[in-house]
Amino acid sequence: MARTAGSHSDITGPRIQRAALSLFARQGYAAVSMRQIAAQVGVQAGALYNYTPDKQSLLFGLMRDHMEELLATWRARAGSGSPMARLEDFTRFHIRFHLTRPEEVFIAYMELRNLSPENFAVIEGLRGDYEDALEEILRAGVEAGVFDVPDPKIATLAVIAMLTGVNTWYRSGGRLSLEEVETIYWDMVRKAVGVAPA
Amino acid sequence: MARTAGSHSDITGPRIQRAALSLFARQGYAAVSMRQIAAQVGVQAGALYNYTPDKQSLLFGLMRDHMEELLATWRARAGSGSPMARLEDFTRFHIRFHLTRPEEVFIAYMELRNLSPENFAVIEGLRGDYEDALEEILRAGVEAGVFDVPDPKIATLAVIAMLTGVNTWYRSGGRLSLEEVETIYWDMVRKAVGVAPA
DNA sequence: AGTCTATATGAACGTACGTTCAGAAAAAAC
DNA sequence: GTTTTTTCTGAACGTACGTTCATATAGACT
Repeated sequence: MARTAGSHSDITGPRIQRAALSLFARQGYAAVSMRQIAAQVGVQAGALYNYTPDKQSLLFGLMRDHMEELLATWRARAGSGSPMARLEDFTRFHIRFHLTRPEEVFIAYMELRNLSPENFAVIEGLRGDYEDALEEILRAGVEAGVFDVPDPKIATLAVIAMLTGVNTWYRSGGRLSLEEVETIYWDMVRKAVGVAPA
Repeated sequence: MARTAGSHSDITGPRIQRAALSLFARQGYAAVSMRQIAAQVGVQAGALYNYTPDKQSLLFGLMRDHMEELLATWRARAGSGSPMARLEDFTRFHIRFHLTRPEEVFIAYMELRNLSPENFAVIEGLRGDYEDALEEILRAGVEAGVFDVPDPKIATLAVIAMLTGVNTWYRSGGRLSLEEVETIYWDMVRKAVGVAPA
């Protein structure tokens, strides 16, 4: 029986997901056709509709799965140490998670405007949940007197923007290891939100 | 005489440029048709080709003009004070310039992959020139002992990513003025690249 | 008024799109 | 080995795309 149910819990064939992922990342959602995705899987275009109701659900599924895995992985890892230790852990986690999934990250940032309004709201909600995790750490650090940020919400967005920026230049096999990149960025984050030097 | 020459110095009608700018920013290059742009100008699609050789040149012209204005404006403003003063000036300039041109900035970041290889190289070159301006400031500060960054190139990219991130959340008329935003980010930049507190 | 030049129209060209569906093929169940 | 279920093909539908061009319009110059 062909699958035609609502989009939220659809299971799309993994090979189709992977094909869509790499094509959307390389060419952009609007520039990729269902026939291209089908060709990459080795099938005719019509066959895709046994696994996904439409092209939009394919995009939404990729983004939702990525954001949910990001959140679940962080929540499973987040500890209850000092704000400083939790911030370091968040920083290293964020860089490592994002650098190991460059295609998913690229799509999650670039294709937001190609989501339907309802799907957009879902992804934005998940993104907000993730931002809240960092904001809570910063607020705890301010309360404890170890961080000095005038506006934790803005500092959250600034830190995340800085960290996610790694994806625009890092190439594995380059002159810096993942560990070194983590440490360089952690130095900057620590100083940026820490109590002022002078 | 219709304009059909090479793309570099074409002058595209300003009304067409503005229409393309707002449509590309809102829907993305691939999702906007020449007929939509023409409709926004109040003309039939064929008339656009009196002003631009093709759709690609329209995109490239927008991005090139934006990057060249960014560079020219900075170069006209950049002073020769202390590294700290120059960094503060760069920070405030970058935020102000980008926040007052949200559509151009959005396109310049999101539509890179829709440029032809030759056009992409041009835009990347201009972006590199701009990054070099900040990197030079950081290197001067390291040499003077007022900045502490292990890798000026990476610090450059990190700072620019952080600053450009403002565009994702700032809305004029919100609770923070442009001046306040500048100051908050300058605090973080100054601390992030400054000599360590402890 | 008449000529020339710049700009616009509107139809057309060939191609590609997302999606549907009857029927063929293949796999699973018995 | 036959039936039943699942999956795929291949053609088709209607629509839209970027671009071209013969023709019409309108303004500028003499």
